Formats: sequence, C-alpha cells, structure tokens
Amino acid sequence: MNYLALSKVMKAIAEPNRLQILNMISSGEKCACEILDHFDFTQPTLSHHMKVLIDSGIVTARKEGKWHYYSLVVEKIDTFQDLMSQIFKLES
Amino acid sequence: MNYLALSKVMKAIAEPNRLQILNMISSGEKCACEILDHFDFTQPTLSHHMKVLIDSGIVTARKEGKWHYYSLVVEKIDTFQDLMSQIFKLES
DNA sequence: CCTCCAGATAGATATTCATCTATGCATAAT
DNA sequence: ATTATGCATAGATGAATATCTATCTGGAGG
Repeated sequence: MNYLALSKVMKAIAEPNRLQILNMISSGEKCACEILDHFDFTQPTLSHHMKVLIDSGIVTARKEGKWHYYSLVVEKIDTFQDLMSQIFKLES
Repeated sequence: MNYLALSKVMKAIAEPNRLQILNMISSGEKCACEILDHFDFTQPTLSHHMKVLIDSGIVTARKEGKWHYYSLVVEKIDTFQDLMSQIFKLES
C-alpha cells in the first residue's frame, strides 16, 4: 500500500469547499463560473481549488470557447474508494 | 451534507503515517509501543497522531496497566465511507 | 486592432500542521 | 521507597495551505 500517494489524493479532497465542489460536479460537469456562484471566495481561490483537484487526478477539465468545464474522473474515484476500503480492511 | 464535519474527519485520516496506523489497527487493536516500532518518528509524534485520530472519532483507546491499546471505531468508519459515497453520488 | 471576459499566475499573509527536545505523570518492578 | 517504563503535554520550528489583491493571458466579438 502506497500510503503517501493515497494521502495526497485524500488531502486534495479533504477541504470543505472542495468537497462541495466535488459533490456539485458529481451530478454532471459544471463550468467554473457556475461553481463560483455557489461560493463566497474569489475567482483566484476557485482557480487554486480546481488546480488542486486536477493535480490529484480526480477531476478533469475541458475547454470550450471561453469556458472551462470540470467533471469527475470516475475510474480514479473508484480506485480511491477501493484503497480506502483496503485501509480499513472492509469488503469492497 | 455537512462538508466541514466531513473534511475534519478526512483531514485526520489524510496523512501517510496515520493511514498506515489505521491499516495496522484495522487487523485488531495494537498498543502504542507496537505501533511505534513500525515508524521512524519519536514517541511524542506518535502520541500526537493518535490524539488526532481519537479526536476525529475514528479511533478509540483503552488503557490496561502501563499500555494503551488503540482500535478502530467501526460505526464511525462506516458512516465516513457512506458520506464519501454520497459526495461522489455512488451507490452504497 | 481593440476591448471585454474567463480564467490562470504572482506574490503576500495568516493559519495549520508534523516534527522535535524537554519534561511531567502514572503505573510496574525491584 | 526508589527506579524504570509507557505515554502525554508543553513549547518551538519549519513547511504546507487557504485566502486575498493585483496582474497577466488567450480567445470572442465588434
């Protein structure tokens, strides 16, 4: 088990605003402006959070004209959930 | 969804040494000295990590003589896994 | 071209966190 | 009683992080 790699993904997820972002895009891809509407922080802060999520591999970005659309990388999330179950030795 | 509460549990888990500790005690309770043997850090650092895990609610401690035994709080971990699945809108 | 707009980047700041050394406290062994 | 042992606490330090303001970039439309 690669604990360091798993912890990096977890740390990317383990922030309240990013958890809410993930929950938002879990129902389908969203553009940055639409995500930003739901939060009080500034645009650079959103840009930072999206970069953290993308760098971790669990979110991907698609550019269409002026807009950037974000969505979950389902395989990465499945792998993550499997690893978490292995940590706790739960049946998967 | 209480994103702040969930993020606090995740942040407690999302550290490589603590992930390994959780994996160790998932196979049955362990005393601090036994856990410490597996790591390079000092005893106060282990004490810190165990406090973080206990404060998050996913680990509990039992004292027997000079030794402290740590084990997982299974219900808390089940709840945590369920919440993570809800974030990603996976079937649980 | 020029301007506007979506988003990224740069740099600063305050907070959190992982780690250490030193020490305290309770219990076991002598 | 005294000593040794297992673990917690206190305090310090360096690294990481979430946020902001200010600025840059790249594409769309006039």
